[in-house]
Amino acid sequence: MVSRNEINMADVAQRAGVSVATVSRALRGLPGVGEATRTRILEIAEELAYVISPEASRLSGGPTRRVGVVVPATEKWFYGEMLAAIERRLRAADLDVLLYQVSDVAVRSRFFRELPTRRKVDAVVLIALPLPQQEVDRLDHLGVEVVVAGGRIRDFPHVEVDDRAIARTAVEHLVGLGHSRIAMVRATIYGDEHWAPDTLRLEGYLAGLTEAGLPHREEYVVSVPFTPTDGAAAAEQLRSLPEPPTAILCFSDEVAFGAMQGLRALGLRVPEDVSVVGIDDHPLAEVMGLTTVRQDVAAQGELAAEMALLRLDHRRVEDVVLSHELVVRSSTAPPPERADA
Amino acid sequence: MVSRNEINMADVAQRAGVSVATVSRALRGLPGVGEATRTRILEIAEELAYVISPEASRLSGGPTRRVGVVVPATEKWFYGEMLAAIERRLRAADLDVLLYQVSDVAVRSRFFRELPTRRKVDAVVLIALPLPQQEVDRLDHLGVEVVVAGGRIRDFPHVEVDDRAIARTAVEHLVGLGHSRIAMVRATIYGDEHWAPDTLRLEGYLAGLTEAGLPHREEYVVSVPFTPTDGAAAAEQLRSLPEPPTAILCFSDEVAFGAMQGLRALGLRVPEDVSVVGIDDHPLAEVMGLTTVRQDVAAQGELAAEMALLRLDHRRVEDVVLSHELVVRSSTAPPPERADA
DNA sequence: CTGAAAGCGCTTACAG
DNA sequence: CTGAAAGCGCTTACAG
Repeated sequence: MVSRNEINMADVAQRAGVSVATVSRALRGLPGVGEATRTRILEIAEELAYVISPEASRLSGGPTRRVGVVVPATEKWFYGEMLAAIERRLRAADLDVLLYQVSDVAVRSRFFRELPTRRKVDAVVLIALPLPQQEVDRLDHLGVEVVVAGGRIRDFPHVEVDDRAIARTAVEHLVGLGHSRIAMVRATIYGDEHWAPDTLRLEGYLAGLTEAGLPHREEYVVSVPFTPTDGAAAAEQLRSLPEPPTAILCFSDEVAFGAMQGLRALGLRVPEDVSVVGIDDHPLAEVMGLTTVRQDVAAQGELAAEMALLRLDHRRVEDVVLSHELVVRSSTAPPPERADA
Repeated sequence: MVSRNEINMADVAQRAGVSVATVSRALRGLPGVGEATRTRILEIAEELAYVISPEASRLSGGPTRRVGVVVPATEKWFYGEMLAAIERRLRAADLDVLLYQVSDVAVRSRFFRELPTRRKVDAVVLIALPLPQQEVDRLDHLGVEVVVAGGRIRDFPHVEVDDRAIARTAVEHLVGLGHSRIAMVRATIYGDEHWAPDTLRLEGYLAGLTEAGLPHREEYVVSVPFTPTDGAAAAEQLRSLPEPPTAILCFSDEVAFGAMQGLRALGLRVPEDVSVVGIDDHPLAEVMGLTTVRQDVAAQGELAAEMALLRLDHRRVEDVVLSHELVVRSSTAPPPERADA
């Protein structure tokens, strides 16, 4: 028994000269309270700066009014942007966000083993991350709604973009400029794992080449962690090939920024010597002049949050595939004459 | 009364043939439980995948085991990085993070008016944001520990860097290279508010000029929202002056990236024609070749979280000022001959 | 070392 | 429209 000297519903009830049951109903806007009574109770609660104890409320039957958001790493622009949108939407619905960061494989496996969100949230929004089947299946023990943002995980309701089409769009742009030697920098996370968006973008890249009648060259596909520094290293590696590519499609803009600078460090000009294309439309893409395929990250987060809200309301939801858009800037141009073999 | 068909402590007690009191003690590692009894209880709880109801636990006297983290915007690198570190440290102590994003003035004033963390958390970590005195004082009604990361707010325990010294270091570097026309791009947030780090950096910049015997030129200080695009605009504005600066100190690396690209778009070379210095050491700074003053953002977050943990343990804490470091790369060089008057 | 019982602060049938 | 009372699932003195 701990004295918390917080103001309780009983205090409000006493001041209002009614029972706690009536205060409870009045404060939550439930029917069955006289208008005058309700007004008086609301005034007193306001005056006393009373807030309902979430614990007691929950214990006696209410929802937690909390949603767990699982994100790989908030310091990455993509995830930070998505988290921002999710938080905003949930906050607007007066739900609290419980943040779970799953930044490496050890934390991930611990998360799915222990499921720390249990008994704490009404729903979980998962920002897409690579998940072994065994960990995916643990989600069934969560006992709450699960929705996925920025990809798909099993059959949970999800919001995504068409990653295959995105990569294909980028390749088509490069082919249209006359490129035939097009490389791709893939990205890994958690050491060397590829997640769905990466695999799908690879497929789109290969499909784009096939469509243009171009060969697949194994040496034109490299995988690196998705940081600018690794993007630069990947570009240097690609340019050291006997027959180097004249265009590079990067998994994301952040990788592409690194690639552009890596090429310049090599004394190459972008786009005159090598073209670079990213994916995202990162806030820096415009000033960097990066040609990219834009996706609306915030909208994905907002819609996923919206889906979670609908599910909490026992409503049906439909999966969403958001559109994308090629944004041509100054990092792409026709290949140099002599490189056209 | 809602049936949640969750497993309760009573179920565990029944299976173990003991009272709930004993289960409660055993699970929390409290003394006064026989070793054999404890082991059996732990096994049964494990087998049943039982987790203590946080609500019930809290209601009967325990802490919430939640910490509120208030952040201006998770999509900004600085805040995302700091949030990541805070979450990691709190998670390691088995505390949950309740995320509050205060992305504009309306949300901010609502946050401080309603204090939505009340009765929900044991402590609050505030990532420094500009706060009117009236809103600062509202924090006293929170009833829990408050610590501040990345700046200071009134007399709350805090972790910060020496923003004055950081800016002065940058100016000294430029002066050392021979620059005498040094501009500064300040940053605003929430429309046109300046927060403490910005004001302190301005002071450091002015102190650096004074120290070098250089005049303060009003037209050399411009304020923009802290985005790359606005950084580019600021650089263009500065270069349009009758006597343009030969070096630009930017509030942050993100602003500096924009400035560099803005200058290049004007046909100017960095650093041959204009030097640019940032602050942070953003992940892109290396590939961009940006000279900057590095601060350890993650360490600030981690230490602030640590401080909150200590305060929850009723321990004393000391404010921390972390060190910074000039990182010279290729965006700074002596001023061009002809510009030296 | 262990248990019975009160109490935490609400919500919700059930009565009136 | 309103209230008395049970119950949510724990923790913690208090006894033994």
